[in-house]
Formats: sequence, structure tokens, C-alpha cells
Amino acid sequence: MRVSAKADYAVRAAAELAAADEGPIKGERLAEAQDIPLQFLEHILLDMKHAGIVRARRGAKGGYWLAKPADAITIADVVRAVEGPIAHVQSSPPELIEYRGNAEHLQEVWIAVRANLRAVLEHVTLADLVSGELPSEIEQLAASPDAWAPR
Amino acid sequence: MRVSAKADYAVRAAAELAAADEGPIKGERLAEAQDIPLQFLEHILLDMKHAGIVRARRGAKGGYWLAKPADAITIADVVRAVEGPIAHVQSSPPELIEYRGNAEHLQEVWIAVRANLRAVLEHVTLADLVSGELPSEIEQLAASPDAWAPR
DNA sequence: GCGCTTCTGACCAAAGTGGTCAAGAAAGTC
DNA sequence: GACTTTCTTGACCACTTTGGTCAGAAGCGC
Repeated sequence: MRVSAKADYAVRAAAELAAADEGPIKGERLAEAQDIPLQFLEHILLDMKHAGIVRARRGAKGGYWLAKPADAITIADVVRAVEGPIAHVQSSPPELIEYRGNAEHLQEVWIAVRANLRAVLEHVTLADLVSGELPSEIEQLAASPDAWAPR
Repeated sequence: MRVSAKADYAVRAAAELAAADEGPIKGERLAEAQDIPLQFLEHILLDMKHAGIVRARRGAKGGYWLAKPADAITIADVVRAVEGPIAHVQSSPPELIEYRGNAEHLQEVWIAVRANLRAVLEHVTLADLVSGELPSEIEQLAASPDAWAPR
């Protein structure tokens, strides 16, 4: 249940792209802005390109830009592009798992987990992220002191 | 963002223990009931023992039982016992990460993700799980057809 | 002491993580 | 057309994690 470096980097790079208004941004500039190893980042950007989140052009004046408006791309889109499906259990989606005996209702629990994960990741867009104005339900979640407590 | 086989197995074994009313249950019986490789399961049970969730006795008439009442153990307890902290980003807790530039508000997003994960995992107990009567908020999450849709 | 069951550590193959390196292919500049 | 710039792709690499298995030690009940 952890967020990989790849996913974290991907979202940060995407945020930089969302904030840039003019033309293509070079990978190098993104890497510097977010302190990400350049070569690793280029692989990540390629994944995002294949997922249709980002577009790119080579050569002088080349670089990367978002394929869609920043308010049409959610964090879930970015995470899925580099990490694959968001809440798999034992590498299969929770709705396909069959539990036996006393664990029968575990499926509903994993479904609820995924639903709550989606409730955050699919509702924050890159535009929200760079503006700092998260949807109010998410802001409420993050506002609770309890949410900041380690455990 | 996936649930490992270990965590899944751990919760299922714990559910069996929660359902058993009498004496210690043998590892073998748990393994059969939930179709888990025995030797692997014993390692998992050991982890749970170290975490104080389970107790054990060796020898004939030995086996495992819950260290606390089933309604005092949450799924989060079990998952943490075998997987460690629940929503780390790049192996550190979200409240300690510092983001720069346009990714500054990403921290709040990860905090919200963790909060929503906790909202499920820390509120479903083993007793809820075996009885099938999940807390109403969680039941509502799992009831939405949307939550069952792949994506 | 004997049988049973947990406990523990060693080991293993395969996959994932977090990168680096080097060659290629397009795009722009002169 | 030559040259530079920048993305594209695949190979490689060290290390850790995952999902196990094996074998032996140690405790418990009789």
C-alpha cells in the first residue's frame, strides 16, 4: 500500500507541465524543477506519452506538453499510466476475487478501499493541484489533524 | 498501491481465528480453511504474533488464537503487522515529505489518500468481517455499483 | 522420552524498483 | 546537407521485495 517513486515523480512532472503556459518544456527543465534524475524521468514521460497524457516533440524547441487541458487530467490518470491499476489484491482486481469461509466479506472491504482511494485520486485534477484549490471534500480530509498523525 | 498476498492471507487467517470460539487452532487448519500454503502462513502468523495480534502455543493441543477480542482488532492492525506502514510515499510517511514548485500541494493529496485508506481499514474489525456487518459508511461505499466497476 | 506443533533462519527464483548508459530517430538551425 | 538538440528505445545493473520452500530447533502435553 505504498506510492512508488515513479508515481510520485510522474505527478510532480505533470504538475510542472500543467503550470507551464507556453510551448513544449524540455525534460531537463522538468527534472531540475522537481529534482528528479533526468534519465529516469524521460522513461516516465514516455510512459505518460503512451498513456495519452502527454505529447512530445524532438529536436531544438522540442519538449513535452499535456495532451489535454490540466483540468481534464486527474492524479489517478497519471498514477495508472506509470503504476497500472490502482488497488489490486494479489495482482487481480478486487471485484474478481472469490473468498471462502469466514473471509467472505473481505471482498467488500477491498472494494471499499478502492472506492475511497478513487474518491481522492480521481477527483483531484492537475489544475487543482497547481492552483492549490483542492475539491472541498479532499481539503476537509487533509485538514483534520488526525490525518497528519503518524501511526 | 496494491495489496500483497501476505496482507490478504493475514487478514483471512485472522478472520478464521476470529470466528473460532474454542481453544487454539492449528496452522494447518487455517491453511486448509483459506487455501494458503502452510509454511508461508506460519511465517505470517509469526509476524502477527510479534505484533501482538495473535498468541500461540506449541505441541499437541497447540495452535494460534487472537490476543485480543475480535472487535478490538482492525484490518489496519493486521495489514500493518505484515506490510508495515500503510501509505508511505517513496518509503517515507507523507507528513514528512517536502514538495517544491508546482507540486507543493501534492502533500495534502497524499495525506488525504492515507486518511481515506485509514477510514476503511481502521474502522472494520475482525468481528465486523466475520459477521458480515460492516460499519454503515463502509457498507455504503461497497454498495455503489460504481465501486465495482473496473477502470 | 515421544509425538506434535510452533519457531526460526537459510535459501531460492522471479519480479519489481530505481536507476544508468548508449545508440537511434526526428526536428530545427545554419 | 551538416549539425545540434531533444526525445525514444532498449539494454543493462544493483538491490530489494515477493512469494514461497526446506530443515532443524525448541517448547508443550502425555
